[in-house]
Amino acid sequence: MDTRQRILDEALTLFSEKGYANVFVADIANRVGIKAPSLYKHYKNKQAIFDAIIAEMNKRFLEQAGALQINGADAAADADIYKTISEEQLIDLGRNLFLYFLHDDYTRRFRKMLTIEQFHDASLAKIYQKQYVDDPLSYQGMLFGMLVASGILQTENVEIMTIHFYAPIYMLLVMCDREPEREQEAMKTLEDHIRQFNSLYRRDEKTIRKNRNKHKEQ
Amino acid sequence: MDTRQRILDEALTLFSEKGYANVFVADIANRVGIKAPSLYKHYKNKQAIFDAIIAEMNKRFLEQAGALQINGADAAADADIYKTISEEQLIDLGRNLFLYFLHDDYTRRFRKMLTIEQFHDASLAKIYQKQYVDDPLSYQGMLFGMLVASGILQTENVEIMTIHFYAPIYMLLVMCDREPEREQEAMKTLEDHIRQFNSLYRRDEKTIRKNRNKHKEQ
DNA sequence: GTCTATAAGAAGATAGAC
DNA sequence: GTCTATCTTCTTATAGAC
Repeated sequence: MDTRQRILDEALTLFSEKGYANVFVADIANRVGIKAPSLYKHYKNKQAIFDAIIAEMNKRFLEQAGALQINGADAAADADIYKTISEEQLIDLGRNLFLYFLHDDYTRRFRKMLTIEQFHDASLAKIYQKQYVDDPLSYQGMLFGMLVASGILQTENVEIMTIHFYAPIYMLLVMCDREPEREQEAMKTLEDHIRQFNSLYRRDEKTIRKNRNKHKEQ
Repeated sequence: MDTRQRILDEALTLFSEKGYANVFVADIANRVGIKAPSLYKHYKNKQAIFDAIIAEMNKRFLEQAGALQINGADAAADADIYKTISEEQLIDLGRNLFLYFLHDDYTRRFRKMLTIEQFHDASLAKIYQKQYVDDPLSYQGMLFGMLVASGILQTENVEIMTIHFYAPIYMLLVMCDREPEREQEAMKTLEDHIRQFNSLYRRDEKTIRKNRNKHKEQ
């Protein structure tokens, strides 16, 4: 990785742990293995480093959104995939979403940085909200819309159903950001949550409830 | 209010908006109406102001927890109150919880400050998690336990049911912290969420579903 | 308890050699 | 592109008069 990129990487790590104001240019330079003045050959000042991180993340998010939309556009194919989704597949869906957000290094550091800096300016709050709340709800909502349309799930309000699926995942995620030692507990709760979600929203409730115990054999 | 207390109050306001490191002792003094050096007659240094805020909040939380426990101890009386809880009363319950957390000035500023400072040290993360996640879940869980016991609500897992009730409220709360202009949208979503929660967990689902539309006449 | 003056030190940023 | 030396500014905190 070139120096310019390494500066962003080390800065993001530090910003996500201590916040912008508590990170000194010398700290960043130190981790990169250069002296502070050298860093100014790569970026005009400290703020420019922060801005570059935001810019790079916006770029990554756009790529990601693009990828999601390609899936979403081919609704017929997606509907086929999810037409027979089982409880275990639903759990996998939630677990993958959770673990990706929690363990993807860039996503995790970026979310923590935004958590700390979100009140510093409204544009940062908007980025946080879009990336970790609005967009996941929108994507999951599209998915659940298909599941309702194909008769797997049943609800009068897909939007609320999606919140019932995602809000617990979000709450467990930010819990693990602040208390990483509770990740195992979170995984257990996550699984229980999705089983109960499935039981509440499956079309044929009686059958599902009867099946639930025999599904779980771990 | 005496100067010592006013310093804490203005400091909390500033810390909750800009974070500890971006607030200067002179800013706090300025808002109190004194000069920075005078402030050192009241507190040893800047950190002591922060610590005093945490200490005062811990005191308030203990009082609050005490009050809750008094209610919780008299389970018979509480059970009577909630034995006939209607959908509208459940909505009130959620709305009150939400609005108290969102609008109570001290609670709101303190939560925002902890949001910003939570990664700075593990004890702050623990306070946040206890106050805004674990304790509400524990209190609501106790309540829902009674509702299940008295046959109003139905579930195999009260803990998950409680998360299904509270996690959306939490998610909407932190959304309003960062985007206050979305409060009305949040209130609408909150109400829809609780109606659907009620419909999912009420014992006699068929009756509830039929009643749901006529309840709503606004 | 409040002030003015000021010390002490930290941190961002630049100059200029290599 | 990296370094050392240095400037400048900002911020905490103290000294000592009133």
